[in-house]
Amino acid sequence: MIAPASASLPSPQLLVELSGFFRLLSEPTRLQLLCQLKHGGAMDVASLIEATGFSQSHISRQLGQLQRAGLVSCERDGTRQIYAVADPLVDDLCNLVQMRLKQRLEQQLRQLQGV
Amino acid sequence: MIAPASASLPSPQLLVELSGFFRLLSEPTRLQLLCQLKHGGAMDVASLIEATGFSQSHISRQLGQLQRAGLVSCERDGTRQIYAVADPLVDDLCNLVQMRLKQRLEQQLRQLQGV
DNA sequence: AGGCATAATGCGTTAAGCGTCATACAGTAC
DNA sequence: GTACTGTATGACGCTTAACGCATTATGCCT
Repeated sequence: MIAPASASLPSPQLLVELSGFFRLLSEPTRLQLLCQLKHGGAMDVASLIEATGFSQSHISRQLGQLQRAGLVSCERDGTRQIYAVADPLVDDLCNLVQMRLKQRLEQQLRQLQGV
Repeated sequence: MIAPASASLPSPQLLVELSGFFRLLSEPTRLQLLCQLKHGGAMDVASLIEATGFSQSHISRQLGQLQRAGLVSCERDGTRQIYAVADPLVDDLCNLVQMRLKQRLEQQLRQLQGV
């Protein structure tokens, strides 16, 4: 028999940490950086600036947040900093949510069609 | 013609939708409501107010956001609104992130202990 | 050393969202 | 109908974080 996962309620601290993690993914800029790094492999900051169109300071700050959370790693190459995705979890989460969004839209479409 | 090289990159619209979903989970209050509903099953607003300690208006607003996103459903019972979790995805996401947080802390612990 | 590139950090402005108070709305009982 | 309960919403202050500009730090040259 499978336990009904009678998970006790999460502690306030865990709630804060979970929400803090999700908050990292709640900005399109940061998500875009993560997707760009996953797509293009390791990239330096200048490439990410060009790919996103944001200012240098903004990109640097967002990368800093992602790095402190362990989602990206960076190493020097001369004067450049090369960033790369350090955790595949984000990609899994995005895929799950994307499937969910798609299913929800399909359901709404069926309702409009009166099925 | 649109370059096919960026085919695997998510569109700006998708980025906004993904980040919007994660934003829902970026507030401890909403996360707490979802966990409470998962733990206690269907609950009315008054019970959720008592469980969280927030004001009635605040809880009502957060429930409204969760409902519009399809994460919770509600039905009337007299004057009361009974809310319930409508999508198991949030629970899966939280479990994934929680495992990740745990692994990261264990790793940091090992580093402090000198491997 | 100085000069040049790349990236990080103070600082200010601005927008978005939380959270509460007061009010309006929906439903029931009388 | 009025009175009462339970919930949603408008208005508002406040905190936080995005975003850019200017500056500073860091590392390669010659």
